[in-house]
Amino acid sequence: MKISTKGDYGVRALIDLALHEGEGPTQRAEIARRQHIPESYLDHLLAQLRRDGFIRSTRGPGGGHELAKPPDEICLLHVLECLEGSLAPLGCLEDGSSEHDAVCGQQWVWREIYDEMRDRLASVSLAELAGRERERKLATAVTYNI
Amino acid sequence: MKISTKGDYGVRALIDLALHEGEGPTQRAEIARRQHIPESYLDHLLAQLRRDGFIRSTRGPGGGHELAKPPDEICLLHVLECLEGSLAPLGCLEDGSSEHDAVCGQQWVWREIYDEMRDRLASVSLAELAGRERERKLATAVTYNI
DNA sequence: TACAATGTCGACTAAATTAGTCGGGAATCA
DNA sequence: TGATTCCCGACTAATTTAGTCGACATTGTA
Repeated sequence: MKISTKGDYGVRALIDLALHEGEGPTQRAEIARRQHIPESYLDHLLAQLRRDGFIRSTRGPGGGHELAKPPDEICLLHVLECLEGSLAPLGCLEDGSSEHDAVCGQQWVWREIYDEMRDRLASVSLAELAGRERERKLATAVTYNI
Repeated sequence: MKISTKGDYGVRALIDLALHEGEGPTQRAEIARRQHIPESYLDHLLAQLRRDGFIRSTRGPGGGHELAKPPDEICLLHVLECLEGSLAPLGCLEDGSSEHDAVCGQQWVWREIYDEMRDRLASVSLAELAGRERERKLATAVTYNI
């Protein structure tokens, strides 16, 4: 019932890009270092994010990765679904599932929960995530200064 | 991000017991047959449910399993947590987690979602699940009769 | 008492998923 | 041309899930 490291790492990578928007492409190694993600694993996640149009990458010296859209046009739901596949808590709730009418006594509750969850995740943008992250870092810094 | 077969099977087993309440102990083989669950696997789930006080079992001929409490005093949340462990979508949201303040930019959204989810699951009783199941079977039967 | 029906328990195995690593290639810039 | 960076697919390791199996304990009944 957990989201995997893909979702976790991938979202953190995007937040990292959002925090450094306008500074030109950010290199994979840089993201990996700042976010404590194995670089060769991050590679796969960035590839997936690019295929789905969240980022744009350039090769060669000075190359790297950038957001392909403004951060407020990217929502958490789409990012997670890109990285994790469907977030449905039961197989029978998945889009193309053949088990829609399967013997599954819990289906109706989970459908409610799943719908609410998706609504909420869709309402959170990368801009908001990055904003909170900025605040958090600020708060931490202030604490250190006391 | 799925609940596993343990949760699915276990809940179905309990619904089965609720539907046959008052008819004396139900045998493992009987539940397995009706719910299409491998019997030797169901064994483990019943053991877990018994340890956590949801069912009571008796051995010997005529033995079997019964609910240990009235179905309206058993809620879906507790049953699922018994079978699946924590339902937290992120490790850092788990009760005894040491990562509560980890670098995890999504934590705040997921905490909201997790809380709502738990509330909803806690509000659904085995009695309600069994009731819906009765209706569903009735509806199916009527459809056949048209 | 013996035996059959049942649950109890733990060790074992198999399959699937997750979490990576690695190496060779392609594009780009100086 | 060579260094830097992304791109991609094949491979491996670790973990979790989903079981199976066999020996044993308990209980009702003939």
